[in-house]
Amino acid sequence: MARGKVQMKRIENPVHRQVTFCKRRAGLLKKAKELSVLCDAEIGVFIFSAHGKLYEMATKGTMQGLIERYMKANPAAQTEQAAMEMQPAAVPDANEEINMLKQEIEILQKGLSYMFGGGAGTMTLNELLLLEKHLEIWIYHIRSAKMDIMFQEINLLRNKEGILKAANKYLQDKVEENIGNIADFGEITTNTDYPLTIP
Amino acid sequence: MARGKVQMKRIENPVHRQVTFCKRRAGLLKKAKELSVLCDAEIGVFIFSAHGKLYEMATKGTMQGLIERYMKANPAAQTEQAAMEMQPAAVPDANEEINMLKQEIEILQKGLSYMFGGGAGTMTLNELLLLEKHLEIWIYHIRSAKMDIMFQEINLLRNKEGILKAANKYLQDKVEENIGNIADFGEITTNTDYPLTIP
DNA sequence: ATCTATTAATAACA
DNA sequence: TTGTTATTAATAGAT
Repeated sequence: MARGKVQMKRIENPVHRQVTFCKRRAGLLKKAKELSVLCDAEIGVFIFSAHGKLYEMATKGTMQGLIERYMKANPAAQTEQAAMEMQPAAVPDANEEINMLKQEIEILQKGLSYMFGGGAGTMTLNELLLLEKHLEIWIYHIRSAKMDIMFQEINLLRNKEGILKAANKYLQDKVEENIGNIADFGEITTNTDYPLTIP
Repeated sequence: MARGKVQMKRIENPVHRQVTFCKRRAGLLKKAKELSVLCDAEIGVFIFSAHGKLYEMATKGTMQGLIERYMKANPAAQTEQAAMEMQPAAVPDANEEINMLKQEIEILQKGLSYMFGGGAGTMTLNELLLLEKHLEIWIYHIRSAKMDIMFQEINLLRNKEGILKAANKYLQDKVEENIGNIADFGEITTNTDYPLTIP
């Protein structure tokens, strides 16, 4: 679309090819973002350059999330990774936290990449504010997970406490019973099931 | 790009949105195929419409193959590397912050890896505490960078203020001088370097 | 779907 | 890479 029509075949001149790759890649990702915004769609794109370098974009959540969604939409497709993530059904609650954390990390990494690759090499004040906000959300999730775990431990301890108290009471009753018997002049040693070493 | 510019936000009219989705989706997939052919790249795209319908395209093999390739490539490491190759000398002051942030990200990623690969799949309380601490350090750095920028802006404004004040004073002096000269019966117009339009 | 007036993308060049 | 410019390609709005 410029200075002459282009044939739809591999560009042989490596310089031209590289320039075109760079520009059209940017164009493609821009188009993807636009479509996502305009039409409220969730879009994932990955591009492997001829040399194997990966460029990616996920318009809403993470690429991982998108792939998982894709897997669900296509029952035929099951990769190793997907299978591995199916395993830990034991901790369904923590997995969500984990995914959120992964998502945050992606956002933060994007922020950092922008910092390096973007405009003049610095983050603007607004970008820093955004990053700060993400960090706050993240730390909130961390604290939330922490509180969950602590709460679980507390409940566990409470349960143990209850059991021990019950056991205690039982034992105390036993002891008092025995004392009563002892006070009753000690014949009760014959009532116990245990051999006594004291003569 | 036609009959009027379009705002980059969700199209509210559902009919327009659907039509645009259809057209732009086709456009995006076409662009993806073109990039793939012209530059010998391997590209995957998936698009989930707002209603959850999946549209996909994989330029070379299958989408599953692409996803597996994506899984194998470490996207985090790639972006980091790309970032490192960018302009490192542009912002000497910010570089230290940036390195610390990168270090933090590494630590966090290790934490997440551990989360997945380790024991039962959950983080222990101690690990969460560690993560929280790192986040706090990180957010501290972010805030620090933010403050730096704000401080720079403040200084810039102060400088501008100083310059303007000086200019003001100069102009005011000029005005007063002229008033004085006028009070001196006006012959002094010959003393000024500037041509006067008033006879 | 199809048809244009316009805007957006970009090939070639620097 | 990045920017500029002449052209082509994509597409918004209407039909």
